[in-house]
Amino acid sequence: MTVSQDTAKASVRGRVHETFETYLTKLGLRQTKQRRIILDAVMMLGPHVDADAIASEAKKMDKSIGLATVYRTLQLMTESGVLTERQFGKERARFEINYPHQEHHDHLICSDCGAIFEFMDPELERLQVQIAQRIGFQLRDHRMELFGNCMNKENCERRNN
Amino acid sequence: MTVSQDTAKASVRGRVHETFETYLTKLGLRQTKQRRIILDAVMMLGPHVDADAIASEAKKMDKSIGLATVYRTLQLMTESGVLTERQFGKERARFEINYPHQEHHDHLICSDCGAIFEFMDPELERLQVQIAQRIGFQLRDHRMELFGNCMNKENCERRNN
DNA sequence: TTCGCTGCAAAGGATTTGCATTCTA
DNA sequence: TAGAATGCAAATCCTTTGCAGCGAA
Repeated sequence: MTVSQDTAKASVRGRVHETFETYLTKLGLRQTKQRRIILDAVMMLGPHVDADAIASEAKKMDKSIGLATVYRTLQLMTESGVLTERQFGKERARFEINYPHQEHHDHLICSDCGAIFEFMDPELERLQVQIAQRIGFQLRDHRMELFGNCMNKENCERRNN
Repeated sequence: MTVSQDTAKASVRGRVHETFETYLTKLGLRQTKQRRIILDAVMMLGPHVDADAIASEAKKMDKSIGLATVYRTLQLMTESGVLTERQFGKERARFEINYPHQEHHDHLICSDCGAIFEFMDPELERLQVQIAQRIGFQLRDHRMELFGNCMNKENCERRNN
């Protein structure tokens, strides 16, 4: 990765922090070391991580951070819009950052290795609006999950053991 | 409802029982009063009911039926294919009968009143296969949920209090 | 008569909450 | 300095499991 790519990434992350901090200020809430660390942890880990993994990552920066704080903070960040909480079946909740200008997307989940792929399909977006209209529904949000087997055998085997 | 409609319904229900009993026999498992009652309870209640509601309904026929038996039985029925288990967000699991010849369907959920509507869209079915192929995924199953507000204000208000 | 099935109570896992203490604004 | 935020432990909620007795085949 080049220096300019690093810089770009850092500035995007900065913008996520800003968004969250603006939200906190607007509500008279406080910025804390824990909140900054937890947000960094989520960005570090990438999409579809659960509270436990985030807590472990956060503890690397500050061992004293508790799981309850992580849960409370993730909820707050979800309310602020910087995070999206996802529920895949009965699994524990997973979280992902809403980076600025990022489009809505859905997921494919491999039944073998648990790998999660993201996809975005404009026709699908259009179709769901159409379906909602047909039924007399004012659409707010949607979720689509495809389950199957990814073709990446190597990847599947690596993850399975 | 006419007599012939009643009769038709009763015979469809009988077929669901048969399917389940065949499954039990094949695995060397036993037919019990509790299992018959629980299956009747689910059919009585209609789609999208949770274990608690099913247990209450079952207790009307036999007060001694325990929640653990209901959970164990619902799991068995799901494995047999006569039931489908659904997970809407973080809610408790819901169950619905797979009546013979019934097609796959998806759901719209009203954010105001919690009402759940079913829909089936052939174009959607086609589209998801196409998306899976594009990504190199062998599709096994899918789930789509639309969230929004139903236009049935009266219904919403009735349910909300 | 054999096991599978049951009800009960206890255990489980993920998430939330109460509370005394700490820290931000 | 007020009151929001934290860490810890205890509490919740839904679901599963262990076990001794019961019942279907």
